[in-house]
Amino acid sequence: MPELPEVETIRRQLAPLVKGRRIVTFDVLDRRLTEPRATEEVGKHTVGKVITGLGRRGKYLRFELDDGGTLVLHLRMTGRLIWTSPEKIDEEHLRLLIRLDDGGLLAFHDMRRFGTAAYLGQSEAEEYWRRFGLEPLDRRFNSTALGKICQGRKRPIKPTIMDQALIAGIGNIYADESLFRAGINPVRAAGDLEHEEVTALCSEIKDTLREAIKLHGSSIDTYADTSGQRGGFQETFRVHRREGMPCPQCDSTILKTKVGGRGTYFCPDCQS
DNA sequence: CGTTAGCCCTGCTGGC
DNA sequence: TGCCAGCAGGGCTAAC
Repeated sequence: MPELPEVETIRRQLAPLVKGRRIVTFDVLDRRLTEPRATEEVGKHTVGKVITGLGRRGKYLRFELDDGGTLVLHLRMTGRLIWTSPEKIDEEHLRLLIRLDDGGLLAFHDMRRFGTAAYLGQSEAEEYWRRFGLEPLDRRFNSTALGKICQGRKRPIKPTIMDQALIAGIGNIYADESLFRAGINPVRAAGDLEHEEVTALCSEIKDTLREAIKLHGSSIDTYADTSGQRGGFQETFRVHRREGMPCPQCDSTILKTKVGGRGTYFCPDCQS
């Protein structure tokens, strides 16, 4: 499932291919993609525009357009963005096809149909992005900032670091892996963490995300990069999706539980 | 205000 | 072997 490292992988691959190109067609094959807006409305604002840059905020991909607007895509659970060609288009679960002025084709596939596409006008953008928290790889996300986020919070640390309004981009995989590396039990109240634990967690979040980006993200189910290749980080999972297997540090059995409504994997001995 | 439960959706898994 | 309930989960909304 695309989280920050997967979306960043896609952004890096796609940026040189789309930058400076004009959008020629914007064909939505599944009207649900643009809800609650009409597909025609999103198409009207994107067709004819030049893509001046490709950015990322949290798990959102932003196509910056030459009118100051932004095309925003979110892959949610099973979305895939594939760089393709007319003779190679895969029709399965195809939701959106963007054609560029140099013949480039970008296909949005999404089995579970949770993915979204939206257009933001220049004036709407600022307010739209205001609801998101710190970028975990930004220098401003440090132990002091994480300490402030945790302070006084009774809710478990795992849903706290997954709350996009506090920190943008961490999902279930990287929350589990970062908490294991920091030796913190995911159900601990955020406000109860010791200063050293906050420091450790901050640095493990950054390391985990950076390593995952290097390996082009994690492919568990359907995730693939823009050329359809799987990521490699799932091979290095220490706890996530490893229920019943031995902890790489202490050999104890990895357990699975539910925290904040999400499947959560942890080592009962290494994470206290 | 902070927190949680339910909804959306479809392919796969596990139990009988 | 075949069937089907249940599970997976990001982000939004409603409810407490």
